[in-house]
Amino acid sequence: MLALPYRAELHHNVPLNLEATLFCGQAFRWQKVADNAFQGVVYGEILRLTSRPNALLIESTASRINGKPLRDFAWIYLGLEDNLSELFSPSFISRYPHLYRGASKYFGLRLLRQEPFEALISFMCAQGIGIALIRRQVSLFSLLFGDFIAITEKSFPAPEVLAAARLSTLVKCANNNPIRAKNIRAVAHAVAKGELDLRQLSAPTCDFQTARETLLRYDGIGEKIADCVCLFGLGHREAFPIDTHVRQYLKEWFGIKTSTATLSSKTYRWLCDEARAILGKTNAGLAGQLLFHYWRKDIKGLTAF
DNA sequence: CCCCAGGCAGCGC
DNA sequence: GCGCTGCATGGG
Repeated sequence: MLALPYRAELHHNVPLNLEATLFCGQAFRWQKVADNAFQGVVYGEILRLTSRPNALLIESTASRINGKPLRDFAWIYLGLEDNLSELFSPSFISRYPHLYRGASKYFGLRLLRQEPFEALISFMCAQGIGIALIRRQVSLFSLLFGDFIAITEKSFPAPEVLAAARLSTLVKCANNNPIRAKNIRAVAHAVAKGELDLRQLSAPTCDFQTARETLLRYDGIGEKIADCVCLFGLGHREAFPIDTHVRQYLKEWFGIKTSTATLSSKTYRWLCDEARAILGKTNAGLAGQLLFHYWRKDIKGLTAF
C-alpha cells in the first residue's frame, strides 16, 4: 500500500460506519484498500481512512486538506458533528420496530460533505445506470483531465479544465452520451465563470430551497440530482433524494404509492413531503440513507464496494 | 430479447 | 399539467 507521509488519529466516542458512509455518500472514486480501510482523493490530496474501535486513523499526502488539519477535515468531511441520538423518533420506533431494528445495523452511517464541484459532476453522471458504470465515468474525468498526485492517483479536474475541454473527450467520460457531456461542460463553465457559486450555495446563510432551485436551472440537473448535490456536496441535511430504490422502499414499507413510470416534479415533491412527515423534517436526509442502505443490502442483496 | 440500473428533457395531449 | 419516450450501456 502506498506510504503516506502525514498521519493523525481521531479519537472519538461517536458511532461511525465508514463503509456505509462512503458508499451511501456516493463518493464514487473511493476504494476499499483493506479491511476497514478506504482511500480516496479530496481537494487534490490522497486521503486514507482506517476505522478502529473508537478511533480513526487518517493518512494523507499533506498535513492539511482544504486549509484544515487532518483531524478537523475528517470531522467535517465525514459529518461527525451530527447528533445521532434522536435520528429515529420514539413514535417511528414504536410504529415500525422491524425497520428500526434493520436500519440500526448501519447506525454510524453519516452524511458525507464532499467536494462540491466533484459531487456536482458525479451526480450528473448518475442517471439511470448502474453503480459500476457511474464509477467508471467519474474515474475517467480524473484519468483524462486530472493532475497527478502520485503514480497511481489523480485529482478531480478543476471547473476551468472541464469548461475548456474538447467535447469529444468529455463524451467518453459521460458514457458516450453527448447530451450529458454538453450539460456537464455548460455547468463547469458556469462554475468557472463564477456564475454558479458553489461556495455560496453551501454557506450557512444559504437555505436549502435556494440552493436547490439554483441548481435546477441548469440542464442535466433535475429534482433528484439537485437533492444529491445539496445533501452530499453542499451540506444541506434536509435534502431527501428520491431514486428508484427510495421509491421502492417508500412503497413497500410505508405504502406510499406512485403510479407513473417517471416521476413528475410535482409527484417527486409530494413524495419528499410524505417521507419527511414520517422521518421528521430535520432528520429525513440521514434517516433516509439508513433505510436506503438497509433496503439495498439486506432486502435486495446488493453489495457495497 | 426483456427489464433494470441511485434520471432528465422534450414531446404530444 | 400529465404520461411516455429517447438517451446510453452492462448485467441478470
